[in-house]
Amino acid sequence: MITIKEIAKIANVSPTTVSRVINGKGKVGNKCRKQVQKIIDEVGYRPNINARALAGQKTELMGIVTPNFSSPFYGSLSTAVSDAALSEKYRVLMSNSNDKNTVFNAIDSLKELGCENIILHNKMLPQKEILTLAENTPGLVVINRHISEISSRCVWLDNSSAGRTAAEFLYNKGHRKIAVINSDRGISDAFDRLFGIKHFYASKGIEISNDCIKEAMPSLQGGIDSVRELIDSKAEFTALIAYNDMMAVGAMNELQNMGIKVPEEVSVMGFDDVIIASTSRPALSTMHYPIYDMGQYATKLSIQLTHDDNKPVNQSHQFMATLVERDSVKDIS
Amino acid sequence: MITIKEIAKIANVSPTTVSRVINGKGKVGNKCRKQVQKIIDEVGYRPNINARALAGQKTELMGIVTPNFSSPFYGSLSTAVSDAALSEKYRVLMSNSNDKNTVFNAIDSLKELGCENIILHNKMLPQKEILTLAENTPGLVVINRHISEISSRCVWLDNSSAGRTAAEFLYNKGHRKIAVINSDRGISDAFDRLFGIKHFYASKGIEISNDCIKEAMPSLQGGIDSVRELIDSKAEFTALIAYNDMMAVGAMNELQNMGIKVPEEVSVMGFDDVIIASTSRPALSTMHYPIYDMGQYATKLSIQLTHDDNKPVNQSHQFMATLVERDSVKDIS
DNA sequence: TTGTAAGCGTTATCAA
DNA sequence: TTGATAACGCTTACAA
Repeated sequence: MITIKEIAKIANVSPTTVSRVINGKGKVGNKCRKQVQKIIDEVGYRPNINARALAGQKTELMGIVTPNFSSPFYGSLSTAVSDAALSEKYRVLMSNSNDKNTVFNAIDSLKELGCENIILHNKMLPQKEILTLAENTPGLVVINRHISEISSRCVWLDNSSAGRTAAEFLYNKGHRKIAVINSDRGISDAFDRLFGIKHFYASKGIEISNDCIKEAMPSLQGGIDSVRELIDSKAEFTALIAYNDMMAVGAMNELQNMGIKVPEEVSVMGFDDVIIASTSRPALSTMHYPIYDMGQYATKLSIQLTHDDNKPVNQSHQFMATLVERDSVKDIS
Repeated sequence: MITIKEIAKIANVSPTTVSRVINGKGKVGNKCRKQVQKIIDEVGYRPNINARALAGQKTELMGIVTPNFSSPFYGSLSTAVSDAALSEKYRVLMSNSNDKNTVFNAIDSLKELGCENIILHNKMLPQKEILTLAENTPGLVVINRHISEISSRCVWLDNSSAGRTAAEFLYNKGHRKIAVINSDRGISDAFDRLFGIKHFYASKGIEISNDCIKEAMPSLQGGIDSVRELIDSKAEFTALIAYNDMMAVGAMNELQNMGIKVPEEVSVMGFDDVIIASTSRPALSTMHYPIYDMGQYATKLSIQLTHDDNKPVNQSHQFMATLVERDSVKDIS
């Protein structure tokens, strides 16, 4: 392993000078700087990260903490973080964990390694805990959750406006009676989207009856169960909005199994726009969740947060979902 | 931050002794050991990883290098590695990259951090390069690729037997004329599976004509394209085996778009058993690729490789794909 | 069985 | 503008 000392010896300067050249800190003569840089490039020297971290310097490590990586949604997020981090010469540490203890473990783990940049996706931790975390982790960015006290370090989706957009789309296609199948996890996303939907329909003088609103697990099975409940309770609707694509596809398949044609008899909309939305039959019209963009943005924000310590970020970081029209919604107007 | 020195002071021993207790190395009096351990537990001391790495010790870092994380397949792999690593108290570093340069960068990156355990998924790198890598990276385990020189450090799937199993399944369902749509990436997986399929049918006296074998991108579009070609060329078949689930679903959807019923008129089989196999319509019968198990296995193998240096692994690590029957294959016998 | 001291590669402080 | 020197927290000869 080639060290800073060896570079110093070759360049006939002290290790300190080499360090200064590497970090662009302190005064170094122009000629001297070029000399040293040339040698560094020639021999392909790379500073030892562990020594750096030990000496109390930046580690250029980006940590990502999410529930798990196997779902396409988190997969996109991880890829986004990884891509953005790598392009900024950061390395990526990952840690998947959901419940309270593992989240703290995960984050401690990262910090132990000297990782100060962390992208956190977590819906379970109480706000208070996240605030504490944020306080002693300047590079922490929270994704997909808005906490007003640290608004400038949250990257989130405008769920209520997304709900509105979806509702408006269905309304414009002539749908006056719609059903909503939502996540039962009691998270704000579900609440906000429903709010957006209800609010839009209310503005058109239409109230969505409670019979037409079901909650279930945000999974394929949840979609199936909700549809059964909806049909059993003889709820009337020409279109259905699901909390995510998995539920939507479960719902679509179950409807079709019952002999109800999609979209001819019932239109279905999803949310997220993950891979299954384009492989389902019919292909699912859905709200595109720009999670990849958001992941990249969050990563850059985190780096900024730890770099320009003088330049406080006073901006909020809200993204919008966009409509992706495929084949699961029929125009009945 | 609490250090080894402080523990030593509290326990009234030297830092060396504490170090010995932590690492279970060297001789330490039983009483003394318990004493020190108790204090460690009480104050929740965790050794500084960077200092450890710098002092030339294990880092307990597991690196994973795959093409990308957004596909459900690699997502499963990453999750598997992460789960296994975390349960062995390893941290996980990820690096996605595919082309030659980025793979080397990724691996160098990991090594710079002191990460000696690496799970590599790569089909592009020439064998020779991988051998070089393996030589100077004792903890490298190659997944989904078999290189005979380092057989004991490869965890791979028996593709030809998987092909055979799929073929046998179709044969037993009465299918005598089958089509195969394969990956055009020129990788051994594709070749081996086709071999397994052909070989089985040959053993029944049936030759699969070249008209019935198409190659395309291993994607949804690839599946669509292949089916079009197959139909255009008036190939005759009652069942179709695809290289992966994406191709299979693309094929299924395109067949149905053409008015050909699945599975009534044409049966379709996939490969991998990723999420879309259970959301497609009809649900896809497929070969389950035990990538999660393989990922966990590879991770443990890597740890073993760097731990018990005296105990060489002389075993090979081949996994089998298993049949998952859903609704896309009809019994026509 | 335990402790002392040197060293891992880097950065920071202070002096030149 | 440069260079010694001391830290950072840990492991590991070597000594006791």
